Formats: sequence, C-alpha cells, structure tokens
Amino acid sequence: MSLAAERRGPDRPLALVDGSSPGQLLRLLRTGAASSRSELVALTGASRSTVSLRVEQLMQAGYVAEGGLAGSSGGRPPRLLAFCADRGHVVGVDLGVTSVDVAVADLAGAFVGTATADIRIADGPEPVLGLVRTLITRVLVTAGLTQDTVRAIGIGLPGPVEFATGRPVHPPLMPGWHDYPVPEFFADLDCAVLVDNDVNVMAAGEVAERGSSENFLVVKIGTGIGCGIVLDGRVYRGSAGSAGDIGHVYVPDERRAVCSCGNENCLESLAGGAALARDAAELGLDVREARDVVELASQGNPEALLLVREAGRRVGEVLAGLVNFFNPHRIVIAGGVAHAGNPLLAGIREVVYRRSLPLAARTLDISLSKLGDRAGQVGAVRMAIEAHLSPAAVDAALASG
Amino acid sequence: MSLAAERRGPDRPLALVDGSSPGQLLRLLRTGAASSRSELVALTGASRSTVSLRVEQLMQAGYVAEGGLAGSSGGRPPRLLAFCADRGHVVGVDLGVTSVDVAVADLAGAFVGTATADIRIADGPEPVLGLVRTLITRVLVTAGLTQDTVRAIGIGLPGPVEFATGRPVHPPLMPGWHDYPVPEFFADLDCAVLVDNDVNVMAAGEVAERGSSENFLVVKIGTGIGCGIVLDGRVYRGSAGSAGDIGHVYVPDERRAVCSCGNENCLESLAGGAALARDAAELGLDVREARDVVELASQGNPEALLLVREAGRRVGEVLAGLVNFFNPHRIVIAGGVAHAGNPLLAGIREVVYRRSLPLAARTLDISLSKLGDRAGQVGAVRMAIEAHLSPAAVDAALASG
DNA sequence: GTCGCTTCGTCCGGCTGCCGATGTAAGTCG
DNA sequence: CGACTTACATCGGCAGCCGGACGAAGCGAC
Repeated sequence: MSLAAERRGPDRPLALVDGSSPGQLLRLLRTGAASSRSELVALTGASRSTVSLRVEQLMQAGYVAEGGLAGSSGGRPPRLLAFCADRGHVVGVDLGVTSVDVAVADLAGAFVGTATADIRIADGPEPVLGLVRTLITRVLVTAGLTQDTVRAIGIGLPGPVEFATGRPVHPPLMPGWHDYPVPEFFADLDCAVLVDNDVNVMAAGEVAERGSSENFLVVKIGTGIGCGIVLDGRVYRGSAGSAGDIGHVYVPDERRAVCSCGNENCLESLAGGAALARDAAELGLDVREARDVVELASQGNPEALLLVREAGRRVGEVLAGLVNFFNPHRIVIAGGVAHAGNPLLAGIREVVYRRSLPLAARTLDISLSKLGDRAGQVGAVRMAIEAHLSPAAVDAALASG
Repeated sequence: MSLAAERRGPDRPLALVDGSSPGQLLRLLRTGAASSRSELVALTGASRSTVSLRVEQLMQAGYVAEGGLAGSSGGRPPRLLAFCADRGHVVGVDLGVTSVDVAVADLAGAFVGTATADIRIADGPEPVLGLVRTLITRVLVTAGLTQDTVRAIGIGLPGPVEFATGRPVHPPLMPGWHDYPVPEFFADLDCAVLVDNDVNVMAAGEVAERGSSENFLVVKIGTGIGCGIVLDGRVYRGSAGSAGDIGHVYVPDERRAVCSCGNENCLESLAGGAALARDAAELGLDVREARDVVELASQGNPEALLLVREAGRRVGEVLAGLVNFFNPHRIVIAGGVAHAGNPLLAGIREVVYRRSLPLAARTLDISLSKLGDRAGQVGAVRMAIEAHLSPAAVDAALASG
C-alpha cells in the first residue's frame, strides 16, 4: 500500500533516503518521485511536521509552488507540489573539434533555445570561447531572457579535463588549451561553470535521463572513442581524472594502423570515425568523412554496412573485456557513428555476448543512447542543473539566504 | 505501522553518516588515527561533551579502555584510549582448490593461531566445511579460547559468490557448491558469516592494510587469475557480483590455448599458474606445478625466468587496458605466482607502462602484496572484523544493548 | 443534505541530543 | 611554588524533530 514499499524492491536496504533535508526533498519533487507532502513523508520517513516545515522553506525561496489538488484516495486530497522550473536557467555547451552546440534550458532541463556554429577548436580558447559567449547571448536574447537568469553553465570538451578546476590537461585534439582556466572566461556571469570531458558529460546526461543509480558505461564512438563510467549514479573519473580512456587501448590486428597518439593499433585508429572514413575511401566509396559512411550504411550500401559492423566488432572486443572487469548493468552507445544504429550495435553485441562471461552478460543491456545528437547538450545542461540544484547546494542556499 | 517507525528504531541515532557516532569514533581509535579524546574532538569536529559521552558509551560496552597518559604538550596530558582488541575474536578462512588455511585473530587483526589442511574442494560443501569447522575448533582450543568469543567469520572461496547471501554462483572449480548457503553451515556459532570471492577477500585485506581510500586493483595470479576492485576504499562487486573476472579476457595469441572454461586463449590459459607449469614441462623443465616453476625462477633458471616474465607481459597486456579504463592509483599483485617477484613484476610493468596513457601511468604504482601467502587469511580476518566493527554495526549494538 | 470516514495538513507540547560555558584535574615552565 | 596550558567532566540552554491533537477537505452511506 505504501508508496515507499512499492518503490523500493523486495528486501532492498533502506538506504535510498537517509536525509530529509530541503535539498533532498526538492530532488524527490524534481524527479517526480514525489508530488505531495504525504508522498514526501512516505519516501523520507520524516515526520509530517518536518516535511511541512521544509516544504515551506522551499516555497519561501521559490523553488516549489503549490498546485491544484490530486485525486482523493478516500480522504482529503493532497495538495500538489510543483517544482518551479522557470526560477532560472542553465546553459549547456557541447564543444567539438569542428563545431559547437549551445543550449539554454530551464531548471527542469527543457530547452528554451539552441544555437550551433562551426569552429576550429585549434584556434585556441579565447576565440572559441568568445564565440560560445556570443552564441549564449544570442540564444538568451531570442528567448527573451537576460544573463541574470543563468544559474550555471555546463561545458563538455573533447579531451581530458581536470574537473575540479575546469582546466584541460594536455588535450591531444585541442592545442593551446592545456591548463587554460575555462571557468574564468565566464567569471563575470557569476555562476557555477562546470567543465568536463565530453564523454563524462554524456554520462551525466544519461544518468539524469534514466534517473537510476545503476552502474553503466557510455561509449561514444565519434572521430575518437571514449567511455564514461557511471558508478551508483555518479560519474567516476579515476585517480588522475583520466578514467574511461578506451580509445587508445591496444587492439591486435595485422593492419598496423597508426593512431593520432603516435602508437599503433589503438582501438580508435581501427574503429573510430576517422578510421571508418579512411577504410571506406580505400574501398573506393565516395566518402570524405565518417558521416558519409554512416549515411551510406543507412541507405543499405553493403560495403558500408560491413565496415560499420566490423567497427562494432572492434569496439566489442574491447568492451567484452570491460564487461568482465566492470560487470555493468548497461552499455549505452552514443556519438556520430552511433547513428548507424543496428549494424553497429549488432557488431558490438556479437562480440560482447560471445566473449564475456555468462554471469556478467546475462544482466547486461547494450543499447543506443536515446538522446542522439543532443546527448552532448543534454548532458551539459544536466550537469549544470545538478550542480545548481544538488541537495547540498540547495541546503547551503537556504541556510545562507 | 508506518515505514518510518520501522526504519528508524526508537533509539537509533538519526544521522547515519554522522562523523561522530560511537562507531565512527571507534574506527578512528582502531585505526590509530586518534588515541585520546582531544584528538577525536579535533578529527570529528564534535564538541568535547559529545565525544566524552560517546567514549563513555564505548567504554561501558567494553570496546575501549583508558590507558596511561600521553606526553604533555604543555598542559594536562591526554588520557590514552586503547581499543580492546581482545574483547572477542574473528575467524578467517582461505579456501583454495586443494588446501584451506584457517586463522583466528583478535579484533585488531593479530593472529592468535592458524591451521592448514589439504582438501579437495570438489568433495563438496559438507565434508570441506566440516573439516573447516574442525580446524577452527582446534585452533581455538590451542589458543585457550572458546567458540563464544568468535564474533564473525570471513571466508574466501575460489569462485563467484553472491555476497549478500554467501552462496557460490556456478563456481567452475567447485562442483557441487552452486547455491549452497555457506553461512548456514555455521549458524550455530551465532555470529556473522561473510563469504566472498577469494580475490575480493584479498582486496579487503589490502584496504585494511593500507588504511587508505584510494582506487586500486588487486590482481591474484595463482592457478587462475582474478582481480579485486577497490573504489574509494570499498570493494566493488559489480551489478551481478561478477566484477573483476579478468581471467577469461580474450588475449590474442597464435598458440590457441584451451581454457578450463571452454574458450580459447583466455588470459588464464596463457598466463595462469597451470599454463606456467604446462609451458615449463613442454620446455623439458622438471616441474609438476606452478610452484616448481616459481621456485626454479627464484633460483635463477633462465628458462623459468623467461616464462615468468612472459606471463607477466600477458597479464600486463590486459592490465594496460584496465589502467586506461579505470585509472587506479595502484595495482597490487598477489597469489602463488607473485612469489616469483621481480621477473613477474618486470614483465607486467614493461607492458603496462608502455601501453597505457601517460596521464594514467604517471600516478600508477605496481607492486607486490606485502601480505604474501597470508593475503587470503588476512583478508578474510579483516573482512570479518570490518563487518563486526563497522560504525553502523557498533552503533546498532550500542543502541540495542 | 448530513453525518461519519478517511486522508491531508498545521500547530503545539515535549523530548532528545548536542553545544558552549564553566569548573576542575593534571601536567609544564619560569 | 605559582602561572599557564591543556585535558576532561558537568550542567544549563537551545535547536530540531517527533508525535499527537486539531482543523480541513473530499467521499460515500443513508
């Protein structure tokens, strides 16, 4: 009968809800886990008094508003509580090697405007970030908003980043960016600026999208190949912040492909987007970049299909080992090459399910990201929202203000 | 009644993660992080009153005793607080395929007695566990102890285990053990019985030994090859409990070695102890098992040294990928083959440092376990101690008693 | 319609637990 | 031998939370 009992599986430890702080309550409301005071009581185990008090604080601060009445279950109907998603906005920036996507969204993650531009990331931080700045302003103006409403900015970059400081660390594809303090460029906006590797950003997006706290991997197959690691619903970055770098794992092959990193036969140099385009060109297909190969494959071109599937197998070889090691619930495939869809997935699955242990494979789901092209922007937006509305941040804001 | 009432017992303190709960204080005292009330105050940030109160509770319950005075730093010298390690004992069981080691230790982890016996694990759970039972009793009697002092039992098994229930899950080397409820065999001892994979047990031992909360891997190279994963000081078991199973990762090789699991060219079938013995025999060395090869290598036999180093390289190939993926601080090598020491380590390091990314490799330390042969027993003992004296367990015990 | 039932939400008394101040013990230093 | 410093115990007071009492609001029976 109780909502809590329904939500938590049989015999699952009662750990989910240790706190009934305002920030925790807001999280439950934001995610839709609860939508009335009594549901909050059921989920948190706190007393009615406490929950009412906390909700009152949240309403005072404008995080939450009372709505209409929900259906009665035989007694007085509960008053609905709605998260005020328009109390501010966030910006998500997906920075690639040749293009940048900017999105402005409300605090629930709904986009209110986007912009895109071509760039050359090698031009260096100042010109590129200056353009990003212009795009942000343009989107805000178009949406009728001002900079004052921006609460946080999330940025994904194609290279390693020291997350705590937001500085790139010797990013191979971003000459001139090493150790550049990206957040300081936006200092005048006076809001939190979160910068991370593009794959970790996607992972953050997937976490928010699924709302679950499982263990999973997000594998981005674009020009390069990278992997975001989610542990119990949190992005894992490793000891030096370089976790998930599977693009340069050695893959045995008679071909001896030279990788951009200088080594031979990195996964990326055999199955990445650039490799796909190269191999297709060698076969005489009329392609200039990976996108063309993916396009051909989706039109049914047999050579392209074979190439994509073979790339999937390569990725699968590496993932099979990781599945045994990490035993995730799920692997999400994203990135440009992921548009190829089934042939890619088939190649990956074929090898992963063959090569990994039954015990690990049985509980494993391999699927495409549902976010598609927008994965980077959605992730960046989500990262910003989570930073701004994390329980700790909300509690601190309430305490100080 | 309401779930809330059930969740939070009447006496149970609300804040589980409260840094100054009695259990947390005990942990600081046990680990040597603090040894007086004022140090506890400094470390936890709690007030003197609170700390004194909590220490009083711990003393009442016999967890802690007052000792002499420490040196004065200019004022009244602090009264030393000593953890009462003899207020009970734990049992650690390291169960292998052909032998079992039992250790009884005090609550600080100091061994008070050990016993060893040869077994055939394939005889099945009842005869083997019966023997374990006998050994435990024998060690206790020899040490002048009774069963009543046993607070917890930790057991490591050579195969996958569902940790929550202590049941093996289709263990390939342990026919007849599938789903056998090991803890129930010791039910009459009326204490916690923790069962886990032998490698995870070793990992628990390393965590306690280092006292740190880094991310690291424990790689056991014995007859088989397995890997324990430690994340932030906690053993990670994966979604299905099978994480760390790197023994059956596919390794390319022209040799086509058949593995016990039925596949070809698993890491284990190329670099495990059995493979080492097989390869040595093929070279005409006078060996029957891996131990002999390790022995020859340590005597300087060139063929044996080459074999060991080559096995190290194989393991290194797999670890290099994992280092890129997981970016650990440290890799600890353990297991029978680890006795070979330097030649093995050299092979591993050679490949790992060559094949993994500089950013990840720079902060990586690869070393042998300092626990040697006793790693399994120490780990099992530590696992039992941590279960018995975890802050949550201590708090619960104080609340109920 | 009205009365009772049920559920939702608020208000208030009381309890618990923790903090900080105060007091005392026990050393060192001049 | 004081003056000072540090360690620990005690006690009053405050904050936070719980639980019960009370009012509010819909539903259904009669």
